[in-house]
Amino acid sequence: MPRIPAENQRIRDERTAQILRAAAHVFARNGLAATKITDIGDAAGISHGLVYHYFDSKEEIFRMLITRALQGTAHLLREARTRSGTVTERLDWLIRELLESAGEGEDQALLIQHAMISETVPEDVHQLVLREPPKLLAQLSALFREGQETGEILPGDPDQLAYFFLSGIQGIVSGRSLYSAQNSIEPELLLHIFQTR
Amino acid sequence: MPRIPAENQRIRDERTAQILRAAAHVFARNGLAATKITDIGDAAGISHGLVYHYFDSKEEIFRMLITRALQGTAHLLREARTRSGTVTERLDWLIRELLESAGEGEDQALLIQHAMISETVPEDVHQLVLREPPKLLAQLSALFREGQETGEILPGDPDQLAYFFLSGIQGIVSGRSLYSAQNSIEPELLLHIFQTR
DNA sequence: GTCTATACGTAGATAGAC
DNA sequence: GTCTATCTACGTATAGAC
Repeated sequence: MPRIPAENQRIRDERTAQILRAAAHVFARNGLAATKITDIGDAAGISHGLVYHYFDSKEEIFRMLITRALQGTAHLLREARTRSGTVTERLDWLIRELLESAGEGEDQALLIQHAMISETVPEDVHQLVLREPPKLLAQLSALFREGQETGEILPGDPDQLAYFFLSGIQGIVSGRSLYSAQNSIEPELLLHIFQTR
Repeated sequence: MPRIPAENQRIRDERTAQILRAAAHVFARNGLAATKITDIGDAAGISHGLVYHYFDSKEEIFRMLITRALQGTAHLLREARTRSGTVTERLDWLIRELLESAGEGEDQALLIQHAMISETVPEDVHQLVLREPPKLLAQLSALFREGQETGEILPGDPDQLAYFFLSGIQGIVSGRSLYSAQNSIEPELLLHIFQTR
């Protein structure tokens, strides 16, 4: 019976994805420092030794997850900035995308939060959370400015509005895993807050 | 030469305060798990052994800081809820109090953030961050409701408005130590966002 | 590919000297 | 009151067996 490299590759890919999923969940709740490789292994249903077979270190896993989370958010904001429709329609779409990613969204929000407020992350991850969020804000700020020109969005420094908007959503989504999901916010209300009326 | 208990007590109090101040700064930037007792000692300019002379453990220091931070916030919200003036005036006052506590405020916001998103904190601390914030929100929610009755505050579920308001401020104040202070928000704009117009 | 046993480093906490 | 030396526990990472 010959080797089946394709099969091995499939196993590798599955395991990798499985470990990343488990790690996202654990990191989101415990942060980088408090998470033990064993915890990730346990969450993935494998031994801690096997985790090292797929990743070089705890930090590498964390780095990969943060990179993904930031890219995901960047994609949403770029899409909201460039898709068709009125600013109101696009903002409404964005709000729902950000709010309604149940489960996975909470982990991502918490991951980014951990990376942002902890200076104990690997240097390159720290650079990432320093450089990327301002770019995200720039996209959102541009959307807000556009809305102000059409009279859809309330006046005021769009940078500041965008910052407050994202901070609020970030806090709300993160908070949902800690407090009951009821402690969220209706998309309509959130949209209404930033609209002229 | 007789002992001077009063003098000893003064030294004790000073050291305790000094350690707490240093610890707040370090915990705010690294979180509980990533902070070593040595780091706290270094920041306070004393040996790690001396820290143990004043506190039983890392967790005890963290617990004390979180308790204080929550109490401080609770005090501000209660004050805003009960002081005299229109809702607009009181909300303006609250916003300035929350935003303008330069330096120390950043540490407190970050500390609370760490405690909220980390399940690796001591059990009693976790219970604290589970139980207290809802109380804080209730105060703020009541203020918003009052403002809606007088027509000063925009309509919509006051609980949700309060939650978004606090999340946004929390994120902004925390973010100031990571990004430049310019990435803040003008109190007037923040107030304006929640006003009827 | 997967697990278990082990080596190594480091952080929490204590004890004893000054 | 303060520091340094020390004990101990535990987590990272590796090596080797299956």
